[in-house]
Amino acid sequence: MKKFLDLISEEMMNAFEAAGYDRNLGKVSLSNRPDLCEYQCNGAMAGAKLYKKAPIMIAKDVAEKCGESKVFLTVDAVAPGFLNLKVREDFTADYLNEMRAEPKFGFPVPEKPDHIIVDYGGPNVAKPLHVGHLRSAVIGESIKRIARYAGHQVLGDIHLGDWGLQMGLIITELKERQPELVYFDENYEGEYPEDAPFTISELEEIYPTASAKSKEDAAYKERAMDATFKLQSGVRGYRALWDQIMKVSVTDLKKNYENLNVSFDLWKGESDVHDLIPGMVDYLKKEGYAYISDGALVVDVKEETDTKEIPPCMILKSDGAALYNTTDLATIMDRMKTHHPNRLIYLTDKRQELYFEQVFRCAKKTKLVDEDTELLHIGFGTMNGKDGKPFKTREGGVMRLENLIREINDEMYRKITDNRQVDEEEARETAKVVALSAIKYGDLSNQASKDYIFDIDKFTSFEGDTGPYILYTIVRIKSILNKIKEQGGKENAFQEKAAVRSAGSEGEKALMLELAGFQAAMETAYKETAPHKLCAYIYGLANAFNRFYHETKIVTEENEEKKSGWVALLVLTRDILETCIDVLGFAAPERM
RNA sequence: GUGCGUUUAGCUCAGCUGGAUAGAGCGUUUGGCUACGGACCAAAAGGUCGGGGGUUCGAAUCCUCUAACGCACGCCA
Repeated sequence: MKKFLDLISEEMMNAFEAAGYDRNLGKVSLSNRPDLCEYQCNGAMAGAKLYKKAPIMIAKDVAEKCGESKVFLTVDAVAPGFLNLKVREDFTADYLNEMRAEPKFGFPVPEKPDHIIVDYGGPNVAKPLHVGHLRSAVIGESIKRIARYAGHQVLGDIHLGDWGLQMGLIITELKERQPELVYFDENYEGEYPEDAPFTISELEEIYPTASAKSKEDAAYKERAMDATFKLQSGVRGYRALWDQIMKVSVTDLKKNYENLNVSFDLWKGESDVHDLIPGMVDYLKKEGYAYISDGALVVDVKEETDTKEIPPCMILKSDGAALYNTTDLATIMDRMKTHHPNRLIYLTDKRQELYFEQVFRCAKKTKLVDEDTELLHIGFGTMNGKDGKPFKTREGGVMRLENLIREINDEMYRKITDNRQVDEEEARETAKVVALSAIKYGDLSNQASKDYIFDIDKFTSFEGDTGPYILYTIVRIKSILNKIKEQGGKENAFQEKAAVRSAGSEGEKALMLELAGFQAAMETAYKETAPHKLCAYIYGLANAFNRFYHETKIVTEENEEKKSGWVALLVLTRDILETCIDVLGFAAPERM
């Protein structure tokens, strides 16, 4: 299905052509003077120079050609040369009915779907998730879902940090505490136990302890590095113990991400490409891309157009060890081989921008990816507290994600149960759902690249531009529809035959035009990887609905035809809102 | 030092890639409750778009200079 705005533009372009002007001038945009018109076309002013003619004259010529339009109700040429447009109400109603009949409301299926991998999340094994992991998960999940909705093939990869010194530290500390474990017995040849010798909470405590010890005790650090080496060289007991650490940690991570309504298709990590690194390094050397500089193996990634010095991309440290670049490049190589994506999207803190620029250039230059593979880094800003400084606990420490979520759940529970009687269990469940909308909408409604202030009071508010307000609107629609359903009898019958009718009020018309803009909003969100634009769209839609709701008594309407038309409109509004919040990564309850 | 980013109403943010009177929310003020859910709606006040210069019929948007803040600049990730 074509976009609503495109249909209108086409009509206007035809008018330009009919009046003897370039049809490309006929592009229509949303009005920025809603008091005057719904849509506008500024082509007459752009054409003034071209035709050496006063813009108002051109506008008048064009307006004349719109006389008997199936699209426009009015076309006014006004000084200095604007074309102010109002759309016929039956045209809009027909469009909405078509949307209702089509899958995905008529959102077109791409001719050649992109094959995308989104790399987000990026937690470290055996370390708890903290607030710093929130944005990557929330934005990444949404970008993945938007792309999927737009008809593309998308895989989400968590890209675990599961291979470095941290693992050696944990193993060392475990050995310190439980030297008798069979994992440390070099002569042991039997099966290793099925159950892990630690719980997730122990694991989370072990890492910081070990990390602190290694900073003070050189011998301890030595042992940790040795353990890392043994693990990476495949010592059996160490590998088995690593498997246990992974198992316990990943189980816990899955649970935590599930609470965020975030899921990954691939649980790959740094360890997965360990064996690929030597081959890749050989390749880079053999092809002459990599050379030794200051003892380290690097690939130059400078380009002539650079306005600043871009340092080379480092492949191996001077001690021969791999580093982040190495695993990232190997991962790219691996992904190309296994999944053949034409688009790779990375979500990390924006401070890594230069780093990714280097890696991407290196991957292209060394032909680890095809020329037409798009490598995209989306760098997001910091989540700050109300004081404008990075978000911390009251004590000034790093806040665990779990605690943050619990805090917001509790706050939401308090609001829901305030001054009313509700079933405890249901209220808890509802609080969770609404709290998630608060967190996610609060994040996603801001531009990803900017820092933003995480203001619990603001986000959990049911008023204004918030997640709960959107949910409230949806729940309200559901409530009305249920009520009509309960009325039963013949009224249910006409629901099925219901069709959106021409608008009977300004508010209804505004709602209908908002609905007609769905496709454009979703498309923009995909093309610009900009979830915040989808947020802006549903906020506008929710506002339009609430205005309409307020001026229209639906349930008690006697005219059945009118009522059925409204039911159709309500169903469409609900479905579009729910579709949008679903791609944003949250959901609405039945009641709240 | 070099490069990148940010600067819009008291606060938090939009601004459809050059158009009309720069928009929302919160907060403030005012009006609307026998709830199709008032967790809402309607309205008012509030801005020389960091500053200077330029391009243009027309600039928050493009160019240039400048200020403040933030970030990044080979063996961390």
